[in-house]
Parts: sequence; structure tokens; C-alpha cells
Amino acid sequence: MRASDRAYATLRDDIIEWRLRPGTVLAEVEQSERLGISRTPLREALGRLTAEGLTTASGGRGVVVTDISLDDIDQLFELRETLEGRAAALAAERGDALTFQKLHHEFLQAPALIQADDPARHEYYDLVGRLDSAIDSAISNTYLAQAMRSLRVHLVRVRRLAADDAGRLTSAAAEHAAIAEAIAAGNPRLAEAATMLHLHRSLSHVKATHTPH
Amino acid sequence: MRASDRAYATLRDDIIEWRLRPGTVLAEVEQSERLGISRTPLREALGRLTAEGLTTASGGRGVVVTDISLDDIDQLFELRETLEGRAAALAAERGDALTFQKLHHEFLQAPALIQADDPARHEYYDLVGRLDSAIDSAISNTYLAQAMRSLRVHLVRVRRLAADDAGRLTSAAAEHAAIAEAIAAGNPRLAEAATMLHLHRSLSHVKATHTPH
DNA sequence: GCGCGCTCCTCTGTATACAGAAACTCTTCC
DNA sequence: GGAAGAGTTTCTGTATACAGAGGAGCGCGC
Repeated sequence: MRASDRAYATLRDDIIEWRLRPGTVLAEVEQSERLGISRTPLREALGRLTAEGLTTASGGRGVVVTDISLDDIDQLFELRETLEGRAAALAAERGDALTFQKLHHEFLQAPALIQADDPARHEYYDLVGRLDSAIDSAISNTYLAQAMRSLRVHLVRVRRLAADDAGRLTSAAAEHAAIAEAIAAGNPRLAEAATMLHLHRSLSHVKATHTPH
Repeated sequence: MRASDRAYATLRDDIIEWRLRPGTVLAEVEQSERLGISRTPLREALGRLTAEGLTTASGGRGVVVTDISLDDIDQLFELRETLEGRAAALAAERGDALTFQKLHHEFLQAPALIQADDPARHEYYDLVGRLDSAIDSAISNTYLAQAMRSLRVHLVRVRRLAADDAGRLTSAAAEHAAIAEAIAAGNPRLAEAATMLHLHRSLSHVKATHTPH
């Protein structure tokens, strides 16, 4: 793996997990020494982060970690509603029913995963990731899939702001199950509606439990 | 202006205007000598192009200019429909009526611009760009606006494939006028419908006059 | 004659050196 | 005491040198 890839992955995770707080200045020499690489690959990593919107080039003072305001979250979910609503509808039209039937059943059994004593809930979030991937490939549209992937980076960051307690995750699992079921049934409008419902509740939960940093 | 910015703008235009054909290998030393700059800023430019999807990193053989297939055009317009339909609806809800009334009147007089003896139709495309910008700022959603901007790069490239004759441009102007009118009237569903109609006709025209390169 | 393997060569990935620009600070003047 | 300006310092932007990896071409063997 290239040094610039490692630097990118490390910095991206540090930002997403809020180890690097918004407003932090990422000076090139400082970060290159911290990561044990030269300035050249680090610059490439910073460029990618800036293109994604996780950092912004702030004048001559290096790049700084961007903040996420409440207004940003609203905008993020507005775009998410647009993209994922359409994606769910397309998946219902074009997807493989069996794949989503299996995911549907997995989500029905998700409460067991949530009760497992893993504070990070790896297994559950892995299941959510598999549903996202299944939709991505079902829609057969690389541009739409790419747009959703670039959104998810920011959404993971927002998720860390909210207290994802077991109660909310159990409800979310039921909502995901409804989405998978509607796609498996080949019902575009129902899939879109189920997605809207899920996103509305997610946004409400985030805004309710949002802890200003 | 930075050398990397100039290199990016030059290469981007060369690709969009089809001066650099799909499949062309952009070797670093070759291009850096052609543009009269060093490899370092050129690498940054190539990185940005690859992030946008205009080029792809092809193994150890440098980056190559991506192709646009008929299937790509379908996918592109599918995403465009999703994003611009929603954007038009949001603009109708949140936009300033006077701004779009003015644009509406300008589009009604657009046939004169199209008849002007400018083969590139600068004035007309400038007007289209102003409508896009007006929608971008009216929606008050930087993430959605950003997604549409990244799409437009590819769409300009597609536009160059089609023969944009005066007849089609006159029809397109009328469709744009309808979009602006609906937004000015504050009617979200009508704005979305007018956008759908315009995109459907644009796609039909592109596919009808598409000349395989 | 065809296929496999080796060698050479070119290209990317990385490190470092240098120059220009921007910001901070200290001093001086009002 | 405050503000403006010059000096200094540190940063980014660019160029170049070096090393490793990958591919192409040629030769050898079957």
C-alpha cells in the first residue's frame, strides 16, 4: 500500500472519529512527521480530504478540519433523502429479490446483534453496510452510487455525534428491514417511502441527542 | 494562480472539449513538459481529474482519459433527473421570485441570442449558466449544489457529442423558460415537472444525434 | 514456430532542497 | 496607549533527484 493511501486513511479516520476536532490546523511538516512520511504523499492525502469536504484549504495557513453545524446536518439529510430515496426505488425495479429477502431476514434478527456486548456494534453496522452495498450494485448506476459513497463519509461523522443507544438501533433495524422487504417485493414507491421514514427518524434522533462539542 | 491550477484547468478543458480523446495516456513527464511545469503540480492536477472521474489511474501505466458510453449517458441523466428535479422544487420553495422572473423573461428572448452569429453560442450558454447558478444559491444546500456542480463537468462533455443545432436550442430555451416561470411562481411540483420534461427531451436529442467517436 | 523467461528500460512513488508568500511580532511614531 | 510598518520566521508551492515496481522487447529453449 502506498504511503499516501495510509496517510489518507489515517487522517480520514481521525477526522471521522472526532479525534481531530474541527478547526484543527493540519500543517504539512507537523503531520508528515507525526505519520512518519514525507510531505509529498501527505499533500496528496490532504488534497483528497479537501476534495471530499472533510478539510478546507484555509489561505496560507494549511488545511483545517471542517466543522459540522446543525444546518449542515439538515442539508446533508436533504441530499441523502433525494439520493437514497431514488436509489431504493431503482433497487426495487432492478435488484435481485433473493438478495434483499436474505437481508430482510437478517435485519429481523438484528436485535440479537445489538444486544451482543460489543460497544462498537461492529456486526450490526456491518449488516447496514452490506445493505448499502447491495443497493449500490442493484441500481446499476455508478454515478449515483459514487454520489452516495461520498455522502456516507460525512454521515458516519454525524453518527458519532449522536448517542446510538440500543433502543434507537432496534428501531432502525426494523426500518431497514422494511426497506429491504419493499425492495425484495419489487415495489419502488414503497421502498422510497420506507427510506423516507427511516431517514426522517434518523434525523430526528440525531437532532434530539445532538451534543454540541 | 498556482501552476497546479493552470494544469488542472488546461487538462480539464482539453478532456471536456474532446481534444484529449478517451484512452489517451497522460504520462507525467510528457504532460509536465507539454505544460511547462514540474511533475509535482501536475500530479496534483491529475489527482483532481481522477477524483472527478475524468481520468482513471490505470495500474502502473499512468492515468488515462475515461470514455463515455451510451450507458454512461443514461446513468448520468438518471442522476441528473434526481438532483435537478429536487433542486428545482427546492428553488421554487425557497428562491427569490424576482430573480427567476427576470430569468424567465430572458429565456423568452433567447431565440435572438441563438440566431446571433456566434458558433459557440456563448451568450446563450452563459444565460443557462446563470439559471444554474441562481438555482444553486436558491436551494441553500451546499452539498446538493456541490453534487450538481460535479455532474455538470460530465454533462458539458456529453453536450459536445451532440449537434446542438438552432432548432433544439430554441426548444431548450422554451423549456428553460418554463422551469424559471414555475420557480418564480413558487410551485415546486410544477418546477420539478418542467425540469423532468426538459431533461427527457435533452436526453432524447443527445441519443438521436449522438455520433460515435 | 511458438511459448516462456530474463533483462532492460521507462514510469510512478517518495524524499528533499529551494524560493516566494503570508502571518506574527517587535519597534517606533502619533 | 494605540496603530502602523518593517523585519523575521514559518509555512506552502515548486523543482529535482533517487529508488522501486511494472511492462515491453528480445532471446533462448522446447
